[in-house]
Amino acid sequence: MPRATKSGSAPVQRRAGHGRHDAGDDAIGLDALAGHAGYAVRRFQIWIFQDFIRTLAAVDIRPTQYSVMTVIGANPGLSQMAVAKRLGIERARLVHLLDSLEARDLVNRIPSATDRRSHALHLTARGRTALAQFKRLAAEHERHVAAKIGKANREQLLRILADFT
Amino acid sequence: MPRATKSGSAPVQRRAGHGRHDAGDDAIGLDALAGHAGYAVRRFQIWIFQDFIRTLAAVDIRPTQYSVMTVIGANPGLSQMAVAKRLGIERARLVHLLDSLEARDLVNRIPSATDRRSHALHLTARGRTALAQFKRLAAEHERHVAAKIGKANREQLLRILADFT
DNA sequence: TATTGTTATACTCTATAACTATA
DNA sequence: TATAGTTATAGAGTATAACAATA
Repeated sequence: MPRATKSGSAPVQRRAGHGRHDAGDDAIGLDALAGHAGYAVRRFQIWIFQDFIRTLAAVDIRPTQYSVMTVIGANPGLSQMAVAKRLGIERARLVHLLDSLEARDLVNRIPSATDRRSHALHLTARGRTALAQFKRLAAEHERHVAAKIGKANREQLLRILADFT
Repeated sequence: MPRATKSGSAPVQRRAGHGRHDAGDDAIGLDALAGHAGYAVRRFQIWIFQDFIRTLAAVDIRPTQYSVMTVIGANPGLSQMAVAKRLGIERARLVHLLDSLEARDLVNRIPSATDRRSHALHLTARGRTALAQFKRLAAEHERHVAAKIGKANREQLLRILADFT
């Protein structure tokens, strides 16, 4: 049978499947979408986050939680505002993120000595030990990225996007 | 030199501000985060989407809506499942996306002739005209991206991430 | 007056599960 | 029994606004 792929007009460019999507998807053209960096970047970002979440599933840490703990670990005593601004997180959202990290005894909110409105953020002893493990797992995830797009391409990507960090 | 990063010590590397973040942020080190492609990709993706939304604000079209209309326009008659799979959107979510596009008379759900469970998706006449305009605005957005990271870098990026489209 | 942390609301998006009508 | 579309729910993430305590 002719395999009318559902539409009247025949789809073109039947490439050999790479297994990226389900069989048959290769026949569906992206048109203008193929020329948009944002589309590729979005799909890539989703892949990266899914791999990160999978790789750190055993320790139940998501990308945002990891970024918050890493920045606090490297800059102990920061205020919530400072962390929120540095990472581009809404300060309202950071409240809940810190609530959950504090409930797990990974982070401490200590009253600031100089400004009674603000909290100085620190990792707990447990948080420091845990973060070391998270970093090892995150490095493993990063090797997955390199394996996926190639080592040189990954480094090229980091250079191109250095201004966004 | 020892340069203890990581903890206990004062943040270093006071670079001249680029205006990327608020003044002072440059003093806050990212530590391991700087080596993670996912972090840079995420920040970049957020920037891109914000610029896209801003550039197409006059026509009230968001990135996902644009991707759906573009794929339907290039492949008229596709089923909802086919569109969802191709773009990596949950089919449950696509229902609402199409509801809003149909309410704006941009897209039509036509009962499939061969399978009474499925709908054949088409742009309306109004949708085709509108999409042409959306594409012109999206091209303008794409020039913003090129201006932001450089023309050559944007093309390099598209090559590196071609497998994710 | 402005800022820090907080609470609250709304909307987008991801991830599921379950239901219906078909196949 | 499997699939297409739909409905519903839960959680992450984004974007706001407003409030209390403090500067």
